Parts: sequence; C-alpha cells; structure tokens
Amino acid sequence: MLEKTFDPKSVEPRLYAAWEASGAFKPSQAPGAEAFTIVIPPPNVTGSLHIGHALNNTLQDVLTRFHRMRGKSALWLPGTDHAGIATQMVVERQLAAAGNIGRREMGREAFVEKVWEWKAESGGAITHQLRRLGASCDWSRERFTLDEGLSAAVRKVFVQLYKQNLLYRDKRLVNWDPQFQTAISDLEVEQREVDGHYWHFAYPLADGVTFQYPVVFDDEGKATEFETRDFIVVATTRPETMLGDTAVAVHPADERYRDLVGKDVILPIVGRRIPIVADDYADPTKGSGAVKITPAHDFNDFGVGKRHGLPAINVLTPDARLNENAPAEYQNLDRFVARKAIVARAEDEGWLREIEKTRHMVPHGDRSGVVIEPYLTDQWYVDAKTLAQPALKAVEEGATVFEPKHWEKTYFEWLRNIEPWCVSRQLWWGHRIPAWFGPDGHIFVEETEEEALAAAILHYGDEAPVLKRDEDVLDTWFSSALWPFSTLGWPEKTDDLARFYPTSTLVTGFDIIFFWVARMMMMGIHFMDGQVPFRQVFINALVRDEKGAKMSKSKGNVMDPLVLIDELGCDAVRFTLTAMSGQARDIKLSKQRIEGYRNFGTKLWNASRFAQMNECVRVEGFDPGSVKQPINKWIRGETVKTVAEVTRALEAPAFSDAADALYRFIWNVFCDWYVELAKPILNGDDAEAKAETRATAAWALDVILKLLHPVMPFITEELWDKTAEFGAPREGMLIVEPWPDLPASWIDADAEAEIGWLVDTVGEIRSLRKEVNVPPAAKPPLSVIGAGAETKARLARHRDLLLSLARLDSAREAEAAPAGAVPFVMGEATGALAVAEFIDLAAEKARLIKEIAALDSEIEKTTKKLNNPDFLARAKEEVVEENRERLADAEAAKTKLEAALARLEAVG
RNA sequence: GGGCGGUUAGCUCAGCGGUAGAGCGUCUCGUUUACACCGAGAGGGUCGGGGGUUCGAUCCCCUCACCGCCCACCA
Repeated sequence: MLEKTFDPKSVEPRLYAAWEASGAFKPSQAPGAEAFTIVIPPPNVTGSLHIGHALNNTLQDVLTRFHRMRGKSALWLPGTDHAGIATQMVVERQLAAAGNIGRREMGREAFVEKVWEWKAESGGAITHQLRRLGASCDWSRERFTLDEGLSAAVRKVFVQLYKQNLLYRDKRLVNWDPQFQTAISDLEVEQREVDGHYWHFAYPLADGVTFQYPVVFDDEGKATEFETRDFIVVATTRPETMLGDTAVAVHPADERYRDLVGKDVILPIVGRRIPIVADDYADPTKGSGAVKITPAHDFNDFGVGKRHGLPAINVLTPDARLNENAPAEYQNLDRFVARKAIVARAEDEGWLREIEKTRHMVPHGDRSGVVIEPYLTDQWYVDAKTLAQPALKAVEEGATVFEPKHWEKTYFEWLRNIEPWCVSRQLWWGHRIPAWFGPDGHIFVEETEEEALAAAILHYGDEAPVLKRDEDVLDTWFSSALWPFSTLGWPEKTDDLARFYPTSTLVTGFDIIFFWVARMMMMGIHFMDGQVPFRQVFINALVRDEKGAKMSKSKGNVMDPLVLIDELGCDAVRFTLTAMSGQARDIKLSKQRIEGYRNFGTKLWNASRFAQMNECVRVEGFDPGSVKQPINKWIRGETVKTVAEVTRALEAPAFSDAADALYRFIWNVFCDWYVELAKPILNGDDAEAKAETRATAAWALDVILKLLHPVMPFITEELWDKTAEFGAPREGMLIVEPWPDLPASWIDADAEAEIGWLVDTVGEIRSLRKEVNVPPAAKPPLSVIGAGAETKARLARHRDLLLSLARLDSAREAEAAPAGAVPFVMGEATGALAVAEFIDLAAEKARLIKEIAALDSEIEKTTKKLNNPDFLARAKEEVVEENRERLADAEAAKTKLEAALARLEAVG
C-alpha cells in the first residue's frame, strides 16, 4: 500500500542514481532514430545553482525527457565554463582574504595553479546540483571550456580567423577596467547614471589673440552685444583628462568661433600650445560650443584626433593614476584625486568659469563596478561585422528561429550595428592567445609554439629566432561561442558531430543573446560550413522574487532552489518553473505557488492510492477502445485530448500550456470527476463494469504518468515503480517508456455529452443547495419534469451517481413539481428539488427574479444582434446559428422559471 | 536619443475578432471509507485613457499616459 504522501527526499537520490546507472541519459542507438540535441548553457565551473539555472535547466530537461520518450536519440550535453574574469576575481579575493600574497607577486604560473586548485575544490558542485534538479544530462560527454579538446578548438579557430583576416591586432581605444587592469568588450560595460558636474574652463588664447563673444541677443536671435575675450570656454565632466588635451574643437559653421579656427590656446597647468580645430563633432548647441579634445581618453576625441592628425597623449597608468606624461605634481595621483586638485587649482587661478550640476551616464565594468577608462592599447579584435552577416541571414530566413519570436528583433538590432569584438584580456585564467612576437615585433599566429617557430624561421631565414608568446588570454565568450561544435569533438570529424550538429533547441536567458547566442551563430555558421548551431532558440524569462525584484544576495531575497527542493520536493519546483515559464520577461516566484504544485503531486499520489485500494491494476491486453461504460468511454476521450494538447505544447515548446493541460486533466478531470464517477461502480455489484472500470482507471493513470514524467520525473517514476508489482508486467523504467500515441477515434462524442450532462446536473444541484441553504446532511428528492427520451435514459443510467454526488434521496420523473420545490433548468427538462422545509420563500422568489433578469438581459442582447441585418448578412453562419440557439435556450429557461415564480406567488 | 516589452478579478498571469478565464488569496459550508498538501459552493473585472477599422474589438490600426528592460561617444 502506498503511503499517504510522497516522500521526495528519500526517493529523488535513489531514482536519479537508477536512471544514470541504467544508461537512460545516453542518446539511444536505435537505428533510424532522429537526433534531438541540446547543449547546456555552461554554468561557471566554480558557481552554484541559483533559481535562474533551475528554470533554464528544468526546461531543458523537460524537452530532453519528452523527446527521449518520443523515441528520438536525445542528447543533453552538459559542461561548465571557466568564466575568465569571474573566476580569477574570486580566487584573487580569496588570496587577499587569506592574507596571501597577491597574484602579481605570486606570478602567473603559481596563480593559475591556485585557480586550478580552486576549480578542483569547488568545480563539480554545480554539476551535482544539476543532478539534484533531476537533469538527465549525458554525463559521459561532460565538457569544460578549458579542457584539452576545447582548448585545441579555440586555438584552431583563432588561427583560422587570423589567416582569413577576420581577426587582427590593432591599437585603438578600448574599454579599460582599471581594477582588473584588462581590456573588456563593449558588452561588459554597463552605463550607470550618476551625479556629476560640468566644469567650465577658460583656456587662454595664445599670442594675445582676442575675439568678440556675443552675450546679448535680440528677438530674432541676433547678437546685439559682445564682450571681448582672450580665452575660450570648454566644459568637461572629467577635468583630469585636460592634461592630455591636444586641441579644442569648434563647429565649422559656428559663427562665434569662426575667427579662432587655426589659432592656438595655451593649455592651463601644462602650458602646452594646442590648436583650435573645426570639426563637425563639436555641437554648437551644447555647452559653450567649444569642446576640449583628448584623443587618448575619449572615443569621440580619438576620432577627432585622427581626422586632424593630433597627437594622443596618454596621461593614465593602467590602474588609473596619472602617469609620467602629467606634470610632476600630479603624477601617481588617483584619477579622482587629480580631478579635485585640478578643479581647485582652476578656481585659484581664475580659469574656472562655472560649475554645473548634472546627472550623466558613466561607464562601469560589469564585474568590477569601477569606472571604465577609454585607454589606448594594442588588442586583438574579431571582425564581427563580417561574421555577423550570415548570422543575420540565418535568422532572417528562418534557419534558426527564436521563441518568443520578438527576440529576433533584439538579435537583429545588435548584429546590424555590431562593432569589432575585442577578444584579448590581460588576465591569466583562460585560453592563452596563440600568437608569438618576433624580435622586430612581427607576429606569428599558429596553433603550437613549434609551428610558430617554424614560421618564424621561414620568415627571418634565421635558425633560432627568439619568440615571445602573447601574454594575454581570450575573452571567456570566445570559447563559449564554439560550444555547440567544440563539445561534439570539433575539429575532429567525430560521429557525434555528424549526428548531433546542428543542435535542436538552445534554451537560454535573454541577457546573453548578445554575449553568447549571437556569437555562437557567427562562429557556428562560419566553421560548420554554413550550418547553424541550433534550429531554435528558446528564450526563458528571468526569475524574480514575488514582488518582482531581481534576486540578489545583498537584498536577501534569494530563493535557493536546493533549499526549495529539500522543503517541497524537486517535482514541485520543476512544475512551478514550467508552469510559470510562459511569462514574457519576468517570473515572479513565490513559495506559496510551489506549495500549490507540491499539493498537486500529492493529489496524483492519492489518486494512485485510491486506484490501488480499489484494485485498479493494469490488465494485459486491455483495449481501451472496447470499453462500454459511458464514464470509461468519456475518460478515454479526455485522455486522448490531453495527450494531444501536451504533445503539441511540448513540441512548440509552450511549457506553461503543457503544465496547465496536465494540471487541469489530472486534478479537475481525473480526480474531481472520474474517480468520483467510478466509485459507485467500483463499490457496486456489476462485476463486468467493475473490471472494465478498474482496467480503464489503471490505463489512464499509466498515461498520466507518462505525460507528466518530463515535468515531474520523480513522483511519476516512483509511482510507475510502485505499480509495477501489480497487474501486467512493466518493461522497464518510465524514463524510457514510449510517449503515448492514441487514436482520435477514442474520443466519443455521445459519452462526452452524456457525462457533460451529468456533471452539469450535479453542479446545478450543488449550487442550488448552497443557495437555498439546504443542510449538507439533508437528502431531498429530485423530480424531473418534461424529460425527453434521452434525458430519461441518462437519468436511469446514472441515477446512483446522481444520488450520491448531489446527495439526493431519489430522482424520479414527474408530471409536475411538488409544492414548494425549487426549480432549475435541466436542458429541455426542468429539475425540481423538494426542499420546502428549508427554504425562505422571499429568498427563493428573489433568486428566481434575479435569474430571470439575467436571462432577460441575454435575450435582449441576442435579439438585438439577430435583428441587425448587417450581422445576419456578414457574420459567419455558425456564429449566427449559435446566437439563435442561445436565444432559444434563454427563452425556454425563462419560461420555466417564470412558471415556477407564478406558482410560488400563487402559494405565497 | 533609438529600440523592445507590459498595462485583464485583491495578487500572479492566460486569452489575442464572436456572450471575460485559471491558480493563489478572500468568504460560506463540510470529519461522504484516495487525499484537510482535501471536498462543495460563492463573491469579485466598464480587459490603462481616447480615437479608428469591423455586423461585432480585451483581441487589429493610430494616439496618449504610466511601468519595466535593452542599446547609445562621459563637452
């Protein structure tokens, strides 16, 4: 006998181990089986499972289990990411916390050693947590972005791109993170709005030049008064960069400064003579219309500098202190300290004209949180623009589709405006760039040092040139971009690659469409002969707390999926996430919701318990197509419809539709009605009907277990196992059971109508009993007046059910309602409940009047519609017909209730 | 500045051209032998505002308002 409730804690580890040991997680080798492939978005190797992972991986597992059961050769390929900056940061912090020497003192080799130690220590935690989620990954194929094979793929891609001129080295401004002292890509920069100032500085004109600056204007905007100036005003939010100024720019059409173009100013503090240039970049409507130009520290200024051949003077060190190009007194000062000092000096010396408060966007490193500096360095860039074109085309033409579709716009928007991708990082944890520099700076890009040396020998005609390998590593996302093919064995021509590429569905969050999805598209198409890496991208929502706030440790609103699994069971967590995944962008998760779905599991468990108590066991050779009892024909049809709906939903995929269909069918159809309807038969004397019902119930439960398994794998597998000992033998575990495929002909319209009638009638009577306050224990008799042949037959067939479900003493046909009976509409017939002793006459009158009024308003509305010639002429025939029926029904119902009201009034 | 979402019952959300739905919460009732992690019943919405298209609009179009997110070179 089953226990009263399901105990997830004891069951989950046992079943997971059994699945894994059985080899069920490996793709089937069945001949001709179509492949279904998912590659996991690799979590950080040293990370731990958060609720976002739980959602993302639940959905992947639902798909994998579904397609596995459908007979596909299903592969869910797991793995982890080395997560360059993030991991290096963690280890550096640990070193600092432990009072260790920093990474620079330690040296590269020792530090990387430490990171590997940390990986060995904490890596694997997340994959064990995935197992707790029930993830049916093929662990025998697990990969890591820094493993031998993937590193080889990275080197090959780098070299090939270089040789195809799609990857190059360039000296230009990059986003520089002064804390980590590395370049980062545009995507890793976060614009944050902060309070700041515009400081207006007066730069003195050189050579005694003066000009007339307009100060008063007439109504037409014409200047009427001027002041003589021997300076030009520029505004800046970053005074410290003025030490690197090499020009002042004005707009060529700006009348005010026309005469100054070509003249010089003397840069305060520095004393450098710099030119005033005319450039479109200067916006006459902003500030004073004149702008200081610092080519080495501003992206726009860099462009201006190039156009005008200005020098770029870098005044910052890699950790954002002022360097040797700054006047001695400022050298070594932190950028923000220097800013204050310069403003103070400007004030002292009288060239600070104005301080304006402002809020503006300032770039910050997404990991470090510090202000990013545009910084002039040599870095490696991928020609993303070129690679983006086929990636765009693939989605435009539908080779890869996004679900929901609107995310394609986001994808297009970014790819159409893509900039070169800076892939080098001045870090130590990652794939070291396979580039070697010769003594004269010549670059040799090869997969191995030997090849580089060989190339160098060829190049220099020298026996043993001294090569120095590039110190830098690659952006983590570089290796992630190769994930769909590198994990399958590329560049080797493996069987896996042939079988499982392109992958089927990628399930991921919208926050990494740019970082990851778009780049996989670019790399996959480029290196896999134009074959897209995945046919579908399913974008899942972001999980937030129940108030809609992003979960974060500092807010203390983090919901740990592992704690939730401990408390409420894995299946409940999975079902909740599946049911809520329909949300466009956010999932607001509450524990209450998970409890509700835990209850759902218990409900199913108890339905199985009921079946077991009533000996509903599977019968070998049982054919649901041949059942005779209306309730069995009916539940058979409902089952068929549910199979169709769940199948459709999971194919799409539309996860929440599948969850809804399962919930409704299991709880509201099977438990609420079928089990109740089956009770009289199971407790009755008709042996044949009883046997049929037992077999049908067992069959339907089996289908339920199969349909629910992808979402709730543990409870279903456990029930599958617990019921295995009874009745017909089981072939094996539920996880590899074929997905149900039932004939539509099993939907029986007559049975549906008949049970529908029964359900409606019971509902009507229950509702009525409450309304007129019939005590629950009372069992009034029911009279049915004016029943047609069919209603009479149904009444006869289901009398017992009606009596027990509606709690009636009897149900008989009658000529007229007994005195004081409460009437209700029963199709063409009228039901009358003899409850005279309970009812309040006035209340009953009020009830009838209210119902008649409701019918009146419906009659009025429908009549109006049907009297509209345009409606009759233009609406679809079935809609018109539907309205005619509605009108007829309402009128018939009204007649009945009015008659009842008349009788009531006659009595009262 | 550009773009993308959203605005439907107290809450969280479905529905997306033919009489407004679910779950949770609320209220009332219930110890009927699967289940109180339960059962029965009830109340609750002018589908953000304004235009338009249509026989008919929560659903399509335009517009406004508010909320959220992403992108954008810091004068």
